[in-house]
Amino acid sequence: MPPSETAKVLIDGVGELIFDYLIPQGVTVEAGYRVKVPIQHRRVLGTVIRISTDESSSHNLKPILEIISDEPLLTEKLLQLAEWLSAYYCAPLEHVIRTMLPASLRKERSFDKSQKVVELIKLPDEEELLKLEKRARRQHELLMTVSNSGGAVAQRLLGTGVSSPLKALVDKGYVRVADEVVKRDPDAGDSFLPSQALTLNEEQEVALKRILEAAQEQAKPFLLAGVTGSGKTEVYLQAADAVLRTGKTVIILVPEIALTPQTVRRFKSRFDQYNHPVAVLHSDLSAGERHDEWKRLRAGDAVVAIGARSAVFAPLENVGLIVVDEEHETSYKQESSPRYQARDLAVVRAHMEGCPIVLGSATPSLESWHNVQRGKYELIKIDKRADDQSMPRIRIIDMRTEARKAEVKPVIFSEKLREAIRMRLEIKEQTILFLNRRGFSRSALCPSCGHAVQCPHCSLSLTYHRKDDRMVCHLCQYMSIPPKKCPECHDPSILFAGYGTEKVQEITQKLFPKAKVARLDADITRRKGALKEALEDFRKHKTDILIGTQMIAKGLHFPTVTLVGVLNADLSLHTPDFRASERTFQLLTQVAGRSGRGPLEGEVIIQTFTPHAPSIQYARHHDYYGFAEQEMEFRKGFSYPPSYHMIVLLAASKNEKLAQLTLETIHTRLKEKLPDRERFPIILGEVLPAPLEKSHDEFRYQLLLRGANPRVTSQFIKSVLDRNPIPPEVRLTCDVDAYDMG
DNA sequence: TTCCATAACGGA
DNA sequence: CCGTTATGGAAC
Repeated sequence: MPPSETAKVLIDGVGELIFDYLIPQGVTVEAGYRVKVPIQHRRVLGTVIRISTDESSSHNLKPILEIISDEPLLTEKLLQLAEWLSAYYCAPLEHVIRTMLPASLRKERSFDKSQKVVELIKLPDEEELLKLEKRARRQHELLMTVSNSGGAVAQRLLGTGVSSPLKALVDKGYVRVADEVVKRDPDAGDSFLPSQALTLNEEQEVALKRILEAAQEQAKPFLLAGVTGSGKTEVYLQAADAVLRTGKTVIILVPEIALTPQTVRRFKSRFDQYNHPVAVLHSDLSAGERHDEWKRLRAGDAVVAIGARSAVFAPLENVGLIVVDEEHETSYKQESSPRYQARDLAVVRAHMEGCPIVLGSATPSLESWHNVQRGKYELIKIDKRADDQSMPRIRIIDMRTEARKAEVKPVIFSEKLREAIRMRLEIKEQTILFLNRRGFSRSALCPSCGHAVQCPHCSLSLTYHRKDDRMVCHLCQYMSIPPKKCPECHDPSILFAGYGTEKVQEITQKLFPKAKVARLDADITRRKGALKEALEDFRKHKTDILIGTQMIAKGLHFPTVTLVGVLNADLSLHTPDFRASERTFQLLTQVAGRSGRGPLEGEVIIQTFTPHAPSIQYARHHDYYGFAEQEMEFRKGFSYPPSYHMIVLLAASKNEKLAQLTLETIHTRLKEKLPDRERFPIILGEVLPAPLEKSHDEFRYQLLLRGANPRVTSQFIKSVLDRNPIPPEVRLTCDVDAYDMG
């Protein structure tokens, strides 16, 4: 009996089904191939995760039916990464693999885009040709076109009404029609401005040198902490270029790529210039585009992968550098299973690939900062702006005094801010106004009974949207007609409190009737391409004042913006979350960094009701290190991350009691099985209603765990969850290194 | 996930 | 007694 190999196959679909199959004689399969296998009486698809030659178990096995992919879709290293992710983030391996592979590749049939191509087989002799010219002019014409264009032409280029003459030619054996695979180009029609390599200043030069040295040794991950406008991107570009020249490949992660077309364009044009083909991976691609970009990377036809979160799984081999831009961005955390942190995963992948990794930010996450302090990461600082521009001047306006002297409330513009905008309009410079809340009025609040109109499906106040004259739930999109009187006490004087970007736009336009005012938020960008247009208009100075939420805070580079106004800095500060201060500091610093990026000096005006909050004061002085130091003290004092890792267990169900009971059962089991306190400190919290108690008609309870060692903590939770089945009416999620508390 | 064995139930 | 339905473990 010849030694037979077996394959461990992970079956598609929910549940963790992994079975062994016999590899039929003469068939080559490796880990990473997609296969069709029998299971009971069905045939299902799956992924080979391991090959073994263990003969003892190879008798009663069923054989693999068919190999679906023509190559391993996942490399050894990516499979290794998948297993790591699955263990660390308590996520089923099947979810992980599903996330790593584009949906199109998991299907059985090919997803390649093809076109019909007419190919010349042979030209008829002179006599026959003459005959055709007289008796069948269309056939002759077609034949000549094909012949003149080198023997092959895409059928769609031949015009309409070609089918019958073409068929005649095919029947006579002069031409044949074949399918040819064509690659879709997600940026077709986009012209790229060529982007020349810039001269680096001294600090940038040092950073670049250090990163390139690391390519030679097994170095620690780098944290590149460079102030806004310090030219971090130029350092990435030059480092990447140097690595690509050695024949290696590069992965570049950017946050929410759709929001930063600028960054992508800049990277792409630079690499195009040096003939390093780039593939782009992000959520806005169509299934077909994603498929093609992925294949180009897999085949080595593209050597640079740029993308959001999921680009950390780019199927590149021989990776020589990974860059994580704006590493503090929370969009690197996936908020559905598998709930991975792409930045952290990138560090793991770099380690597996044995290549350097650069995490860059003007406001590094405390997690990364913590890793610098305990010697796990190496810090590279850039403290000056690239062209030696000065940092923008930041002024804090105390809105309490503004509110006291105002007659109409709420006060949206302080006098100082209004005056600053007026002046910018006069000298034709641009202004960005930032407010972290969309919509018109925040909520409908009754002045007599205090009732706020809530979403019937979620525990959240509805927001009034003027454009559609509707109350909207920002969570589940529920809409209702605005109340004419209070639904509780029927007082007709119900008023709309608070304000959002939509109202700010209206007020701004009233205040400055001649100014061109535009707004950019999630409501605007719902239309595809709207973001690009709005940014383009602003760049061309068709817009004087741009009002926006989060999305205008980050990474945008507009040299003629000299004023940034933050309308209400307190919005992010007063959320019930231990990261509120960090988020506020980051937001203010990033927004402020949009000002004065050209030769003109920038100014920033921050309006707040809590002017002495540390995050506001440190942001004002551009002092990241001071902020990090005091914030770390606070986090340590409460055993919050980053000194401890936080894991959130959440039970959600339409049945409130059941959600609570399920989680309480888990809580009891966890308590019983808690590992050795000395060696593996784990702080087990209590079962409490989640901050968002109800969402989409489901009641939510949560349980927080904090552990010094995340892998031990995950392992511990997994072992308890595996032994305690969850009722089907309850959804239980486990979020390791959670950002969102519920 | 789907399949199948077995148990539990209920109508006559 | 037998057919229908619920439950749970196994599938390679």
